[in-house]
Amino acid sequence: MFHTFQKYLSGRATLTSKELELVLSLSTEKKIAKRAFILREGEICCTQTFITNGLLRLFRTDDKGNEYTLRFAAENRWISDRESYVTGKPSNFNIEAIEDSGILVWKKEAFDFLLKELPVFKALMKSLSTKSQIANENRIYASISNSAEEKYLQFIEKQPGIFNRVPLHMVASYLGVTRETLSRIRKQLAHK
Amino acid sequence: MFHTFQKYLSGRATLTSKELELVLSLSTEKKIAKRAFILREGEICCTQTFITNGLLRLFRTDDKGNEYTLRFAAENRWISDRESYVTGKPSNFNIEAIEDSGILVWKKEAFDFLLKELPVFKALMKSLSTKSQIANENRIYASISNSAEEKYLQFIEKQPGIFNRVPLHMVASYLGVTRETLSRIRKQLAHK
DNA sequence: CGATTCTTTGAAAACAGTCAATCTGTGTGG
DNA sequence: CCACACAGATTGACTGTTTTCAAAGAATCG
Repeated sequence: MFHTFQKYLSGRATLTSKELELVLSLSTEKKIAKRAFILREGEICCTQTFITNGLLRLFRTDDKGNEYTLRFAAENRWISDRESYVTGKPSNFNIEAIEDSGILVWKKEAFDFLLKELPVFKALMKSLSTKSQIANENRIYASISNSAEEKYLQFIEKQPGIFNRVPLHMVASYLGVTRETLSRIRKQLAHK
Repeated sequence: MFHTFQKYLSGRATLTSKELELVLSLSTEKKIAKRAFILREGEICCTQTFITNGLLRLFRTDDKGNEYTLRFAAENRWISDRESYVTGKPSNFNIEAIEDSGILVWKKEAFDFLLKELPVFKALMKSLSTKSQIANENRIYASISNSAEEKYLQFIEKQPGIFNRVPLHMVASYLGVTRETLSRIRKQLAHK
């Protein structure tokens, strides 16, 4: 698992081996079984998580029990509830493993320390944050401008490595339609 | 116009009067007539804009001529197309004044200079960026979990100073429904 | 006033949600 | 190794919501 992260980092930031070691030394390695949670609604999200293998999702449940998936994250991605992490308030979200997964976890204090000590690391995080912001803006645009079918096609196109690893009802909950509707959309698409 | 910005800044960042002067000295003051554009699709967004008075919106037009409003921004807010600003690529968006407005504009180089020279200014910008990111994530959640009516009510609640200054069809284009639908939703709500 | 922009309304069609039932595949315990 | 349970996917019938198109009614501004 360290290896994956090491490869990830070395491709994006120039760190000395000592610095890399520092980053790794502050992390905790964990294995997460399918269906296990690493964050539950009501808890405070005080960690940053890097996924070395597997697949997780960030989702929320409303009063009626409906689930809404905010995003999926597979190997070589980071995941956390940014709002709770930044504000220190209880999270409204859950993070759940969709597959058996391996993760590296940093506590907030450790992560802040790294950001302070390693400008290159900080720059990487900033660039990721900017990218995710742009992606979010594009998703908002998609959500107001596209039909459900278009959203589905776009999802497949933009996250080709994800859609076939995820149960359909979770994709539906990501797109904001019911599973039945998505099932019908797929059927139609198959006829073309 | 300088005054508004000065007040804005002093409420959020502790700058010496010299530093404040530096910030102001690098800005350009502009008046924008209603319906005028400060960014057009295809242009590169190479400025940061602070709104001292009035109201602008960031929107996009699709192939069929439909408009989609990504966001509104009134006095004491910043506006730009982040994607184009960051990447240096032509923008997909337009920024248009909804009311006669006053703005302060910084070119990217000048703005970067300020970020480099004034840590407090940089911290402010970072905090704004974090807030907007959280707001975007909440908007994504709203877009997949709420009905059109709920989205409208939430919009009114979250942006009370905006909705009554904006034509209804623009609100519709922000919520992702047609103007006719929004008009009907309002009618229903009025009956309650 | 006349032109333009903005909002509302009606009717029909397209689309999506709900509920209930069924079908499929997977994995677990006996 | 089979049977059963369970999670997931699909289908049908029905209901409700939203879009589309066309027209007409306010409001605003020069």
